This record gives sequence, structure tokens and C-alpha cells, in this order.
Amino acid sequence: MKEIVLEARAREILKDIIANYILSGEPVGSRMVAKMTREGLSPASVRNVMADLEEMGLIAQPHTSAGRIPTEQGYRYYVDELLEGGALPARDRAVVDAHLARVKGEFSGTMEQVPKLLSLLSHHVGYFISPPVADAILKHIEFVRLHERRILVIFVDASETVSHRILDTEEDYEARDLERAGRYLVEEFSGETLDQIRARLVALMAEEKSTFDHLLQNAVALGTGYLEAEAGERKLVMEGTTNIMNHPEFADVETMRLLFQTFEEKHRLVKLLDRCLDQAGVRVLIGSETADPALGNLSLVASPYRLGDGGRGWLGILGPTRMEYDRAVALVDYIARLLSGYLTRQNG
Amino acid sequence: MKEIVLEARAREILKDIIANYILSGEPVGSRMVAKMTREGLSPASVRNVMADLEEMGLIAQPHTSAGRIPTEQGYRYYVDELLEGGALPARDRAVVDAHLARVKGEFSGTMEQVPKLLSLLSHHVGYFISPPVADAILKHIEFVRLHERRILVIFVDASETVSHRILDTEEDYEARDLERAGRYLVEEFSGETLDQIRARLVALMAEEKSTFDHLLQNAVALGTGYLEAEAGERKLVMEGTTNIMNHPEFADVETMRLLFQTFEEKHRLVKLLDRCLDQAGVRVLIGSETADPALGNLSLVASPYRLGDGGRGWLGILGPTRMEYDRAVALVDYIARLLSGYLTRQNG
DNA sequence: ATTGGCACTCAGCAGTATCGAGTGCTAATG
DNA sequence: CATTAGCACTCGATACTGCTGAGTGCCAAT
Repeated sequence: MKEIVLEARAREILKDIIANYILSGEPVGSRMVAKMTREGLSPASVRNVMADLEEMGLIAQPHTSAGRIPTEQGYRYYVDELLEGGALPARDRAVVDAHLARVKGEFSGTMEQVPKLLSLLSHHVGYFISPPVADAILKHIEFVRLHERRILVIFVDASETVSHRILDTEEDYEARDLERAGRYLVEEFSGETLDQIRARLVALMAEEKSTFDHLLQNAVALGTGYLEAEAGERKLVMEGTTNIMNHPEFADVETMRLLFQTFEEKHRLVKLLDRCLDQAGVRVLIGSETADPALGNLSLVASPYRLGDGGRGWLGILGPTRMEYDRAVALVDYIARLLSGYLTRQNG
Repeated sequence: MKEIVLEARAREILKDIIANYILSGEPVGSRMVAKMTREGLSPASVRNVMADLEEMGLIAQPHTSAGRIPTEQGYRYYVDELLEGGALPARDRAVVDAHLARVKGEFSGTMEQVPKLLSLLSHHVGYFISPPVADAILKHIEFVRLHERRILVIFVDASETVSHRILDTEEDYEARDLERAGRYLVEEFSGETLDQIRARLVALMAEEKSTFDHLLQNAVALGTGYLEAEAGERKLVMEGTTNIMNHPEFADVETMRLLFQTFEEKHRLVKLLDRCLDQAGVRVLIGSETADPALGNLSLVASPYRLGDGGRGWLGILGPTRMEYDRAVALVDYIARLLSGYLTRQNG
């Protein structure tokens, strides 16, 4: 995409148009802008500039006799160039602090609270995506015999996330062996990520094949069984989806139906964010940039967070393209930083 | 409520009106009914009967020059008196059988599949409510030391439901003691419900207070800690909420917003069903009978299921009052019976 | 008891007129 | 030469109109 350069006045006017539209939701006319802008420009002059902005594709008219609304590119420019990254208001910071302090360090509580907070303070949809299980750090693992050839695997992550899975095995294991297998795995691999463990297990098996005793083989078999089942999985929690309905641009029932169906297939959003996994800091995807037609004209504000050394997850806000980006970015950024601090400290 | 008695012809006509309205969603006029009814009644005669039915409050006109639609009482009469309880079509039975066979006996899988099935086959919202935790039967319990004074309790139910909870304790327990405590509880209380266990624990403590060794005290303390935290809790899974949007009677965005907000507070539905816990068999609540204004003109079809001896849960369908009650009832009934069979057998 | 006939009601729809917000262009202005 | 006042024009929104047709209630005829 070619660089867009605007002189000061055009920038000012574009900013006014977008800011106004975000607040009111209605097309902004030249008179309105003329009133807002500091220097007493006449509507006619403003119109000239607006014509230029329209030619550049930054704003558009819904119909001939209407004011202008931002295009996606307009929002893009606004977010990239015109937003001065203010801090989150103290009031909101206090709310976040209070809620997160209560679940400090406990991952499952965090997973509940964060999307609620994001939704509450933004009035949009808040989401929280856990790091991939493959990056989880082993703290404890336990095998429980349920029946013959049916074993419950319980896995505890360094951040105290508990997950479990029922495995149907070929062989029938005895409770005592399972216990020892679990203890062995904890002693040997505690503190490593599942990916690392998997790698070392394979290496160990190749290297010392002959010297393996039955116990170790069991542990390995069960461990890899668990790993394979869980590996790429991530959990997504969304909160406040009904907020979407408050916005007039989604008054159309058909659009809404599509949208909510998308919400039900959560993995889509996860995939979407995986594509920009490399990025650090807050990232904003506007409208069609999400590359998911079902998301229609929604925007996504996302930030990664670090879970100790154990991997990265995502959190953020999903709302209409007409969103208060400054607030949204500040909020997401604040929570992501705070959370990384908590979870990392807790884990060190 | 006073008994309503109708002669054969009125019953026939009422049934035709409601059946037709359920299918078409549009008010049914006298001409329409005259065409359907076997004996060649003229529209004028039908009108007379309709006037009677309206007087009795079973049907109503949305406006003067429109046909009739059923009132809530009309639906009530229809469901109670006019519905011949046909069996679920073989086609649907096959779908249910196929899906449930795959998760046969495994509770967590069932909990996922059942609401999906209900939603899929009814095109409405399917829900599934687990039995209260207090009725769960202990199969295995395990304590894991996470930090000092921070313990993970893992509880496995006879139906292989796994739940866990993190407890912050007063005392710092050693890993070895925790292990022994867990083993003690399993040996002593395995096969009993949490409620029974709680009762016996209290009794034991009162009775042999002096002879208690430290270990047992620990086990009791931890066990009751877990019990108190979890006791009344039940889980609710809902599926297919977007189906609601397909129905024209919910085209209004404001109604829909309210409805979805209600869906987010799941406990409401649970409470609702707890009020009719005594009932056996399929139960139908129509419109305001749900006693929850936010549910607007929705109806609820519900049936309890038995989880072995371990307690009862609920499953069912939530849809517009204009619902194919015969199909819905047959579906809910079939799944509830099938499930009770599976889960009970598995557990014996 | 049933039914044909008839006057009546009323939602929905299409057509029409009006209004006003906002534009683009042009000519006048400092 | 940038700015601006003025003006003709466009077009969505709104309100009013009349028409149509589905459906009713009632009454008199069968």
C-alpha cells in the first residue's frame, strides 16, 4: 500500500470527522466540521478538503446528500497516525486493578475475569485466548485408573491451570504402576514445556531403547498419548456478545444471526489471531482486514500476553468498526501488561 | 384453573387452528379451517365455533380483520388434551443413537453432545443440566500440593465426571500426608454421594473426636472444604441459541437483546427447572408459565434424566411458544430415556 | 343447526408531495 | 491565490393518501 501523506489541515479535518462519527454514528457534514475546527474555516473550505479526502479513499458518502463517514482505510490512517496513545483513565484502571487483584496469579480465575473486564469497560465483546497447551509447563501430572484400559490423565500447569482427559489404552495398567509413572514424569520433566518434553521423550526412547524398563515405557506411552490429544489446543472465552446488539449498525437481524453463528465457532477467531502471532504490543484489525467475511464490519483490538516463560496467549476486544479505538487500545494494553506482570512474577 | 370442556367439533377446529399456526406462523382464518376439516363445514359455521373458542380464551385475534392465533391457554389445552404422543421418527432416532453411542457412558462427552443433538433435531435451543454436585458419587479423590497452603483437589465421579478446585488452607500440608488422606477417603467413602459423605464425616468427627489422628483430621478438613465450595452447583450447557433468531417472532432486536442477556445468566434457567424437580417425565412450560419475564414468549420442554443412582439432571428444548410440541416432546422424551439407560447401566 | 350474503374493519402497500441536510460548482472577495 | 458566499441540485426520510384484500360479525334464508 502506498504511503498517504496529508498536510496538517487535512489531518485535523479527517480526525474531527472520524472522532465525531465514532461518537454520533451519523455521517458528518461540512458544517459540523467547520464548527469544531479551531481555526474558523467556512463549510465551503472544509468541503474542498473533504473532496480531497474522499478522492484518497479515506472517507465516503453513504448517498449523495449525506455527510461523510470513514472508510476502512480512513480508520486505518486514524489508528496509525492520528491516535495519540493516551493512558487509560484512572477510574478504569482502578476497576481493572480491583478485579485482577482478587484472582492474582490463578489462571482459571483470570481466564474468567479478563474477558468480563474487557467487555464491561469497553461495552464491546471481550475475549481471552489461552496459550497453546503445547507451551504449558509441567508442574504435576497424575494418572488415575478408572476401569480396565481406561485412564484419567490430570495435568497441572505451572500457572495452576488444571486440565484432564480420559484415555482408552491398549494395555491394562495397574494403579501402582500408574502412580509411579506419574511420579517419574514429574521428577524428570517438571519445569519443561510439553513441547520440550515430547522432544526429549522421543530422544530418550531412541537412545536407550533397550534399557527401558516397563514403567518408563508406560509413562512415555501415556505422556505422549496425552500430548498428542491436547497439543495444539487453545481455549477461548468470550464475554458480552450481547453488547453487539446495542449498536444500531447491527439492527439488521440477518447480519446479527450470521455474527452469532460465527461466535459459536470459536476456533475461527483463534485462527485469525494465530496469523499475527509474531507481533508484539497491541494490534488493531479493521473490518475486512480480519479476512473473515462473517465478522462483517467488526474490528479487532488484540494484544498478546506472556504466561511466564510458558507461552503466549491473546486478549482483546471485538467491536464494530465504529469503535472508540483510543479507549479500546489503552484498555487492552493496560490489561495485557498488568497480566503479564502478575503471571510472570507468580511463575518465577 | 377451571376445567375446560369442548365438544368434538370445537376440539377438532382448535387443533386445526393451532397445528396450522405452528406450521405457518400466520393467523388462521375461517376459510382455511373450513378447507382442512374433514366434514365439509362452511367458513361461517367455523366462525361461530371460533367465536366460542375466543370467548373461552383459547384463541385470539391480533387485530380485527385478521385470523386467529392461539393464546397461551390455547397451547396449554393443545399440549394437554389434543396431542397424541407419537414416537420420534425413525430417521431422528437413528441420528440420536449414532451420536450418543459414540460417547456412551462418558459423561463429559454426553454433556457436549446432548444439547447439540437437541438443538440440531428441533431447530431450537437445546440445553443440558448436570445433576447437583452434592448427588455425585465418589469414585476417586486426590489432593495435590501446589504451594504452601495451596492445594488442588481433584474429584472423580462414578460417571467419570472430573472436577477440580483450588483450596487455600490454613495449615501447610505435606505431599505424603495429602496422598494418604486421599487414599483414606477413597477407601472409606467410595460409592457414596457427597451428601452422604458429608453427613458421615460430621458424625464420625463428633463420635470419635479424641481418637482422630492427624491424618484423618486433614482428610476431613479438606473433604468438607471441597464439599462446601461445590455443593449446590450444577452445570448448564446450551446449544443453538442462534436458532432463535431464525424465527420471525423475534425479529425485533430489542426483544432479542434481552433474551440473549438472559441466556448469559445461565443460573436463571437452572432455578426455573429446580422448581419442578419433583415431576417425572416430560414437562412443558408455555410462555409466561416459565415465570421469567425475560424469557418472553418462549416455551420450555424439559425432562429429568437419572444418572445411575447419583442424582438427576435436566435436559430439554427452549423455543418459541409457536413450537412443534409433538416433535419436541417426542425428542426430549426419547433422549432422556436413552440416556438414563446408558448412564445407569454404565454405572451399575 | 347450518349457510350464503353483506357490510364493515383494518393492516399492508404503493404512490405522491414535501422537507431538509448536505453537496459541488462558480463567481466574488480580501 | 486561497477562501468563501451563493445557488442549484440530489436524494433519503417522513407523512399523507387511497386502494386492496383478507377476514370478521351478523342476519336472514334454508
